[in-house]
Amino acid sequence: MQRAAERIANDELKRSGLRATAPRVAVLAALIQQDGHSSADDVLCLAQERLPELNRSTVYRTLERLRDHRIVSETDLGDGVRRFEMVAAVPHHHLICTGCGAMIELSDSAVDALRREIESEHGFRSDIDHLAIF
Amino acid sequence: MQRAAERIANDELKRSGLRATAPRVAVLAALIQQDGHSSADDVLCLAQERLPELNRSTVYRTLERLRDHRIVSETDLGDGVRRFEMVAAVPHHHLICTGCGAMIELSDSAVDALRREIESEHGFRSDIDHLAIF
DNA sequence: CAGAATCGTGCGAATTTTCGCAACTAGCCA
DNA sequence: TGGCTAGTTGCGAAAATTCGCACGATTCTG
Repeated sequence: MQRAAERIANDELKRSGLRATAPRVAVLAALIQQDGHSSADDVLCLAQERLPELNRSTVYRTLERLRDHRIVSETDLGDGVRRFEMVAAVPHHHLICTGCGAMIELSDSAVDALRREIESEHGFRSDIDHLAIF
Repeated sequence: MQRAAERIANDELKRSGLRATAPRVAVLAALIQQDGHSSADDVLCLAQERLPELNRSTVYRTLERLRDHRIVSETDLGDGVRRFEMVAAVPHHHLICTGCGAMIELSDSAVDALRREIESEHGFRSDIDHLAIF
């Protein structure tokens, strides 16, 4: 199980031209295993099972790096803690009701129109991977 | 100067059905005076000139409240500090280059199409007041 | 108006996130 | 090999944000 996640993590890192160091593999493998909306602390705890000396700062730095390389997406779901997850093959977004907290999933097609408009209008390729709309 | 800001803040609060307490007026007046992309700390400092015993927690709580009432918008410009500002009469958004940090302003019209699609598709009125796109 | 319920605040502590630095590593080139 | 350089990490401290609590103020109800 973890082995598979580690192998995938390893490949993913190399594919993006990042060094596949032990901490990075551990962080990304944890993210793969938890599969969806993990907090930095979730990631730290799971990754530390494999790599006990792993430091909290390193998790944050790695997540930031992975985000910059669009391997993971970062979303603030409004509960005071940022969430991270693998960028899905099929990107999706969330509509979150500020009244009751209900979450509806929004397909990417609506957002894609905006993405394309920004690109044609400003020549700006945008990272709208995982939007939370309230 | 500050007096005018305070009066506007007062009116704005009442218009939204919020109690116009001294801390809230101070926070909102500070936001009005600073006019654009203030950090919580900026707001605290300026507001404390008028109300020295004002507490940091109260600033955060007030900003959150004002955000929920769409009086101010909250944006993460990617520098590790959240920014707040009055919701503009003409809403705008930002395109931020992850390479060089340059910021382009994006008019709301592009985003409005998305907003309308979400409303007609899901009957969901969305708060896309001040987007930061990387 | 009295009493009850709700709201807002300051305070301090806890949690989350960022930062600076020194040590260690990997890759590169002579 | 040996040393230069850039990249990465652990560590601890700092900064940013949230939370729980107790007190005082405001609103509500009768």
